[in-house]
Amino acid sequence: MKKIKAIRGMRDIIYPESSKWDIITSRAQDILRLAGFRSIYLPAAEYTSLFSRTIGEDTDIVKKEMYSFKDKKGRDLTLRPEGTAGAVRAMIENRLLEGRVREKVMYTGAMFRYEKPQSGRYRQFYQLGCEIFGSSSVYADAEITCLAAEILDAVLVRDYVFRVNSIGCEECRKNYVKELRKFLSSRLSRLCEDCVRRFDTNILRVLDCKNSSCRKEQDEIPPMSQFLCVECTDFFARFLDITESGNINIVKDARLVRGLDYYTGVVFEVECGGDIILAGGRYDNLVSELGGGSVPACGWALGLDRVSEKSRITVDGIPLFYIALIDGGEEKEARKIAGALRSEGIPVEVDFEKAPAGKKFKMADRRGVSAVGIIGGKEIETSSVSVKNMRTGNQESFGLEDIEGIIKYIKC
RNA sequence: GUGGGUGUAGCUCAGUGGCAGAGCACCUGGUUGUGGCCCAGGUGGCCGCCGGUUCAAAUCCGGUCAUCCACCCCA
Repeated sequence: MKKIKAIRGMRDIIYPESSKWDIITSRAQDILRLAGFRSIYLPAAEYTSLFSRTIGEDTDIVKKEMYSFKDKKGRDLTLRPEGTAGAVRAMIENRLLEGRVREKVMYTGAMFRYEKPQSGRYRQFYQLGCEIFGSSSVYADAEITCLAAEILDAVLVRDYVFRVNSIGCEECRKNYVKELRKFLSSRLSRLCEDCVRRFDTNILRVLDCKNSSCRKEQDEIPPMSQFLCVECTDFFARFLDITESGNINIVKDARLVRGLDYYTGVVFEVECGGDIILAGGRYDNLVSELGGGSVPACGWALGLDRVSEKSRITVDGIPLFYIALIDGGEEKEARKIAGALRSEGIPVEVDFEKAPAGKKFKMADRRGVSAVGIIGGKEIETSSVSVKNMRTGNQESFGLEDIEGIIKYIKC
């Protein structure tokens, strides 16, 4: 029979990697919870139009990377390629953004993009994100930035750098786009094919084109910072001021425009060893674009797959206490000790299988346990349990009730 | 979407036209109530798949699929 394998670009996260993910997720969630964020759980699929409208028709994500399909009623659905659009839709739909509100939410889950898999890139990948709704204060941008850094530190990611830019509000962008069009119209012949198209559809993206000929032109392009309005200039300056006074490694990058169209104002991404592991920014128009009134917002998402790869967290095998039954019929005693040890926080596994003692020890050894409790005929007679410390190889006998003694022995 | 590398035992790989291999892992025994170390033995393969060339193909040719890497893009 042909073996069925996981589909291309999708993988199983198994231990010890999965244990590492548990730790990273819970540390990140703890930090966000302490900052007032609450969890929401969102659908993995949405109507396709939610993404095409918010992310942008001319983005790679929408044009060629979406897992889109028709359901049995012919509805156009898409497995979410990112989390923000769905989060905003949910906030509006559940009427959480009405009136003067301040909502802080976090989410985690699988995202899907039909890309060619390579290192650090999967078709199903996991994000953990947070969003602040209802604040137009620069302190909101600064806070999520600092929280991102705090989380990366907490999960032992080293040598990362925040790249930040401001792509301005609608007004400044309108002016800038006009200037850009004027400037580039005479140079179209020197741009790549994609950028010629972008000239009409999404001219800002010419700024971060990686094509070498476009690169040359980019240096000549007047930077966006010259066209930001007074408010946006001031906002960005204050953002830099606040974040730079923290201990964050942060650099300005005038070319940073992000691959999703809904951003306004401050945008940032975190690079670590050449990979983008976290990204986000402000999106003051997204809520209203989805019919939710004028609610400013900002947020970010980190890629769990990539963060885990950079994280230096190491996971030890769980130090188990392994109870081996030798002659059979000692199940009652074994379960009693197991229960008592577990309530003291010691993970205990009881091996009820019938097998020679040598096998049991071999099993225990493979599971990486720190101690084995042996209960057989001899122990039953004396109401005791023999405990072998697998690290030292020593063995000692304890009374069945002597939980404290057992714990002390296996811990030394 | 574009370009490149690699597919042989569970894993890492050797084998470049002539009997399918090694190390590690696994199983059994040495040790029937004691793991690791050691020793002896053993299981395990449509050589990714389909076709072609040949007396003969893991080996050469064509295709295909998978996988890894890079680009584009992105978390």
